[in-house]
Amino acid sequence: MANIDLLLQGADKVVPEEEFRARIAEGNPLRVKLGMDPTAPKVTLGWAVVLRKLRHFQEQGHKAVLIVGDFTAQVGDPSGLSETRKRLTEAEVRSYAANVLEGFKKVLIWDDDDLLEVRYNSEWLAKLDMGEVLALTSKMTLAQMLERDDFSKRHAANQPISMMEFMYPLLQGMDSVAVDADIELGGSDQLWNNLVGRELMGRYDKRPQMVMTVPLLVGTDGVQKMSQSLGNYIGVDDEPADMFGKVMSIPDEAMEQYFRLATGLAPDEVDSVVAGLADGSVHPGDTKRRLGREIVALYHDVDAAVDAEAAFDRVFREKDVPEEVDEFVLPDDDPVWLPGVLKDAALVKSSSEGKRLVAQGAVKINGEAVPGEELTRADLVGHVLQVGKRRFIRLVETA
RNA sequence: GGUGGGAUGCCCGAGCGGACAAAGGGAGCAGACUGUAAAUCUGCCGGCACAGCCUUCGGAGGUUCAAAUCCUCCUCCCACCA
Repeated sequence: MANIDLLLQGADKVVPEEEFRARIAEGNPLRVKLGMDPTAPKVTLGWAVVLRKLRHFQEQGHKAVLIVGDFTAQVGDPSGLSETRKRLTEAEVRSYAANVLEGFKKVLIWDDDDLLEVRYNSEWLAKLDMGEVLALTSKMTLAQMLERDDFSKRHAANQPISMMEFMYPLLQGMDSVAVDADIELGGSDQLWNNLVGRELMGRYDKRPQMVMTVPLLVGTDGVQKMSQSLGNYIGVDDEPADMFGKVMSIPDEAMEQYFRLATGLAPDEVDSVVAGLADGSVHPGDTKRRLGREIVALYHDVDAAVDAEAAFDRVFREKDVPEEVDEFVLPDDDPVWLPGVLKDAALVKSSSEGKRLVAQGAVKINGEAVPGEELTRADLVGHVLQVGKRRFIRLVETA
């Protein structure tokens, strides 16, 4: 089948690739596992990379098996240095899971039971008794655990590694055992974890799963991987204007990666964009705008993309006020003390910050920097109060 | 079980009796500039109607005119030895 090329397109690693080619050539539908711990409520464009890959499999008749890690999320994965992630409550996990699945719907084929199966890992993990847990731990050795790069680095650096962190890959592997995965997808940072699943399946007398990883998308800072805890993410359910703006905020150097991983453009199209940038025949600003439109169109539609770009120009190029601005009712005072208003309107965190921003000329009424902390009501009512470039509020007399 | 080291602001990390709301870096925010919410440069970066006051340096007490800094106990972490 020629479709193998599409499945492999954009993949980082496929282990083992020969087996993969053979299994696809057989033509039987595969069970394609993707695990997700609902520890945060959003689906980011980083997630979308692997989701879009999963969709490719669906489009060729393979079944997406989504594992919602409701059990593992509640235990709380402390991986990532000293961060002792707070334990999530059952209610939080459930609500995050619902949000995340909602985001998944934007990318995956959702209404066909032959192409989608959603499972919660508490179904099997919560039932394990101590004997079974011990049996599980007997299947892996410390040396195998220390093969994982971040474990060995932390161990070498005398940084703590909790026993529970060792359990995590095992539990994820049990998911594969439980659902009889043929192949597991994940970000490239999951390669080792997913290979534990392959290893474990063999030890439980199952046909070991294959593993495919996709590259990680950098966040809007252009340096670290996109993640909600770092705040450098673009969510698939972000509003069009916000989504467009966030794309415009990525460093120029990150554009190629975004074109490749976050848009639907074919690889050769991306190549020509990249070549154009390199020889100066296309403008980087225009290119980033195109990137923004492509991404907004993917998760909203083309009209929304055009509108988002127009709104961006209005605010940032023409330094005008957006068309739609929330209203805020002024307090009764006259004159009005602006730092207090800024705080009450949640444009700033504290009145101290408000004072500083006024002093820095960052607070504007109708585009004019305010001269001091106090203004008369007459100067304010009906006007737009602005902080920085992107925080606006319209002041009104009454609600 | 023993010995030694450590816990500092969103994160990393200096400080080890007064000059500490606490160096430096990162993140964040703002201003200038720009094709941009890129880059770069500059400033800000605990709170309070603020030239003053209040609350912060793991927790609780104590010494002192004065404590992030010294003492006591507690909690947690790390290393080495067993």
